[in-house]
Amino acid sequence: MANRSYGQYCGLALALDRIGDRWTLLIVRELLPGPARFGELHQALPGIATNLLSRRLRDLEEAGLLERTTLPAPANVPVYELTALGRGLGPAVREISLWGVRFMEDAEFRRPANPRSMIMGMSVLASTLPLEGLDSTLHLLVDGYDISIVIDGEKAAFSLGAPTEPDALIETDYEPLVAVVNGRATPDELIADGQIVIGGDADAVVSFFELFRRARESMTVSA
Amino acid sequence: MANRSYGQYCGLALALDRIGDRWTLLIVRELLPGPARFGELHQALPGIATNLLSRRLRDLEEAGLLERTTLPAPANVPVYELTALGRGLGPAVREISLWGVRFMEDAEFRRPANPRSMIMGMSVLASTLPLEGLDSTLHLLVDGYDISIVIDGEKAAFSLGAPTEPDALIETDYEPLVAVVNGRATPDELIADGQIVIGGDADAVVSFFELFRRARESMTVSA
DNA sequence: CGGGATCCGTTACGATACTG
DNA sequence: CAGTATCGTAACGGATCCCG
Repeated sequence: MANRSYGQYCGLALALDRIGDRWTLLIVRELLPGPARFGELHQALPGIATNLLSRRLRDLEEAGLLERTTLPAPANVPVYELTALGRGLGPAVREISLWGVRFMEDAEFRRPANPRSMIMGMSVLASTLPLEGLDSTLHLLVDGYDISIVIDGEKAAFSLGAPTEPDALIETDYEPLVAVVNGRATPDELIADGQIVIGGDADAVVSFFELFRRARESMTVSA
Repeated sequence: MANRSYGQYCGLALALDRIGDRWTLLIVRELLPGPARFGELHQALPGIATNLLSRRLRDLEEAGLLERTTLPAPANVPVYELTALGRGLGPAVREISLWGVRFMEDAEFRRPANPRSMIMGMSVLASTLPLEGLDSTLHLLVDGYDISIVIDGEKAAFSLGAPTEPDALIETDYEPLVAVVNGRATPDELIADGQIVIGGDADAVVSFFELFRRARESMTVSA
């Protein structure tokens, strides 16, 4: 389809001529937080064939959405990095994701392919609402991956890696976390039976779960 | 692909499982302004095969994005209409289009498939900027299609059909209009050689072209 | 005539194997 | 590790035919 254009003089059609192929937008998603290597992309995209991945990367490079560069020494490894044009897809990816998160509830459970997609999912949810009254720095440890969450009363920032001075630590696995985020389980019951282990400031922990309770609330209204 | 799921627990992937197929999002675009018949869709989508269109419509119906209904008497014709879930794609379609309009400049010229896509393109462009100081109601007659544009100092509203009390009339064809919107030609020169014919309040006409000049300006900055 | 369904050649995708 | 090559399968595209 990369070569199979819709031939329509329309912003949407011209965009889809470039990003409408299967896998393409997921590749962009993986690259949005920063450059990645071929192997990382292959691992993050469940079951994409290597030939297809390399073809998509070449198409995206020709379309000017990404560049194949080499990390500075001593790394010296080839990576794929979005150009300004590619990064410009951020808002579009966000809106599509926001529309899509409502299906997570009904989806037969699957674990996120990687912590990045988990971060993106939570960010997208959190970005929909004001966060007055919530203020804390959290260390989320999901299935061994460190995630840092900084809520500053206005917005919540999610990133890979452990925060320096967390108010609280939340240690759990994908499944219970997703259940809570979706509202299929309450934090209290999962904490009680040990599926979620918390430490540090109890109020900070509460504010984390409160965030997603609000997000769900605002979604059911607008949907 | 409708059945070929990415299997990723991620908002973007779940969304693309539903709208990632070829043609699907263009069908949604056509239905966003209102219900349409099978034949209208077939005509609006350049060269989609009828079997593919009917399959997409069935998939979209099963996914709950649209409904097949019958217009009230005396029309009594079957139409396809977006559900609330389908209309929820509006912001996503808008963001993708906004990313895509930048390619209209370089695209080898093609005429819009239909006035609706032209309206969407102009709406998307106009929605990016504040419109202080611009205030007018315009009757745009493009290639025989009536388009109404109401600019109220805050936003510009585009719709099919002629306005009741236009301040001005702009009569032209797709090509010169697109050239002006893209900045490849100035309104003055096209008015001078008769490719654009104007009538009514000259200030209102100027405000229309000024709108797109501002839109282009804001795009080159943010891009 | 509008609204599809059927058939068939072509293209894209997916899995595995293989190479620099 | 980072891809390329090969090949079977599924989806797409165009035309034609069917049915109310």
